[in-house]
Amino acid sequence: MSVQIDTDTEIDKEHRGVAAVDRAFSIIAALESSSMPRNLSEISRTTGLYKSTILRILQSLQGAGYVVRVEESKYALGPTIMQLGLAYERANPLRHLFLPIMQRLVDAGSESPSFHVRQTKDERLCLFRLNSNHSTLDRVHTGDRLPMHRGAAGKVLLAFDEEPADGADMDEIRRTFVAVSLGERDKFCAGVAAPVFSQRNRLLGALSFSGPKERFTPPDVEQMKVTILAAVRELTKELGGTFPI
Amino acid sequence: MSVQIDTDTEIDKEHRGVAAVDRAFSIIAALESSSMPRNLSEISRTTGLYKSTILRILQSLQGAGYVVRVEESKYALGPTIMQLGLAYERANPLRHLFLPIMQRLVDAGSESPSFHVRQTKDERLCLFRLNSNHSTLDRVHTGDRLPMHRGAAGKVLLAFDEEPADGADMDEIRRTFVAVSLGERDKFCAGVAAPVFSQRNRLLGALSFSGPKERFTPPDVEQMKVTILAAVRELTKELGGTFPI
DNA sequence: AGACTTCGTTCTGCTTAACAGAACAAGTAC
DNA sequence: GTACTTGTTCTGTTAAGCAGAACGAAGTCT
Repeated sequence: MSVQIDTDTEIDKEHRGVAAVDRAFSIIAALESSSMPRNLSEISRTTGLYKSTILRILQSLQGAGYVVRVEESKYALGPTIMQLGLAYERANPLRHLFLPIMQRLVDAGSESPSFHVRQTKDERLCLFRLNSNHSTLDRVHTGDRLPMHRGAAGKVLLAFDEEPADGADMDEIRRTFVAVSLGERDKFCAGVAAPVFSQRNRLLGALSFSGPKERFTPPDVEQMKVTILAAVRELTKELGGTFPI
Repeated sequence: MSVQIDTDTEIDKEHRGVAAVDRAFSIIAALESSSMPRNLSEISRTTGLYKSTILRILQSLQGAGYVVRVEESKYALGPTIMQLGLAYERANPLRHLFLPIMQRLVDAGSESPSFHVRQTKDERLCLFRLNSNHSTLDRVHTGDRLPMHRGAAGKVLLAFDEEPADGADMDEIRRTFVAVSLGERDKFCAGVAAPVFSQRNRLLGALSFSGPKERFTPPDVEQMKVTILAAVRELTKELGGTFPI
């Protein structure tokens, strides 16, 4: 039996953090989504917050350097963002593991490899992306946010999440450890994806090959499945995990 | 006469943001300063916050992807940090202006150029750094935090701040638009710095040459002053400002 | 010139968010 | 068995911080 739950209550129940901190992040997100500095009223419209509320939070954001005030009345991401980005890169060894293996796949003629992690309930984040050596590419970049419910990598993340999704297609992915999507995220593109695990079989993310659909014939896809499973086994082993098959 | 002011009150008076947001940033800073994931008790010791307070804020930080929980009980910077870092780079055109000009200086045989901005009251942040072609270098990297009150770049930032610092040495910097430091930040290093302005003569940051002290003889320093003033004039012009001299 | 709209800034009463701190269970070391 | 440290949960109290109004300045339109 399905119980009707108010969305706010549901979000509040499953994630009881600190509202003011959430508001601060929504302000940062508003600035992130615009490549131009934004003024107070634009931030208010984007976030739905009152200007006085925003101003007070901006005091903290500016004080910590997350946001800077430019042109007297506009706001933009500040130098602390860059600082944190560099700290993240320094602390995050994944790129040193993933990029050499992804480069080797490219050198061997693969489609464009990407690595994705779950970002929110409905979105995934492309952490790493290399372009293949083929003459045509699908348009995905490091840092892109992509839908969870469409695309091979999204399906993999859903299938192996801590709370795995239900469904016959999800069961099939869990059985074969591979997902295929033909024209889901974009009708001209296709992808093959498989999970990367870390210690204790915990899902780290999804490695995928993607590119223009015409290069994903059934024999191509079968070969990609073999190649990507070998790669995710190697990555999982390097990460201290044991790939389940 | 010096008036004794409680630091907390002073900070609170000059920066009345949102305490919970400030706490969240102190947690992020605790994670940033460690290259290894940290557990709850370490974060508590570093920030001085209670564990229950930290846990609640971590709910928000994890929910937004700023922090991830790893190894069951440790916390690290999360993928949103990377995402924001990339957004900052995309939105920030400065690097496309500064790096070519800095590279040209290096090619012409300059000491290592860096660009610094004020980060907090007492610290500056190195936004860009290129190494010179000389055989010895001083150890400064992009992303480093450095003291405001020592080093040529720090002096420049203080001299031309919106609320400029007092003092005869500050007056001299404001007159000549150049600061020199010999062995201040580090006894083996020296630097020459000058301000970069943007529109409306607003200080953007400080460009500096720095390196081992033995290459900063009086004739060297005089030549560097000429070179760096030419560079900051060019940068300021490109930024829509007019260099005052 | 006047009216109108939109902006940034400041202020304040009220409500509940969120904090401080305790309590508890589990794991580790001696 | 005892002591210590950890992560987790709970709750009474208080003041943090929010919603919303008010204000002055600037820009636009007629």
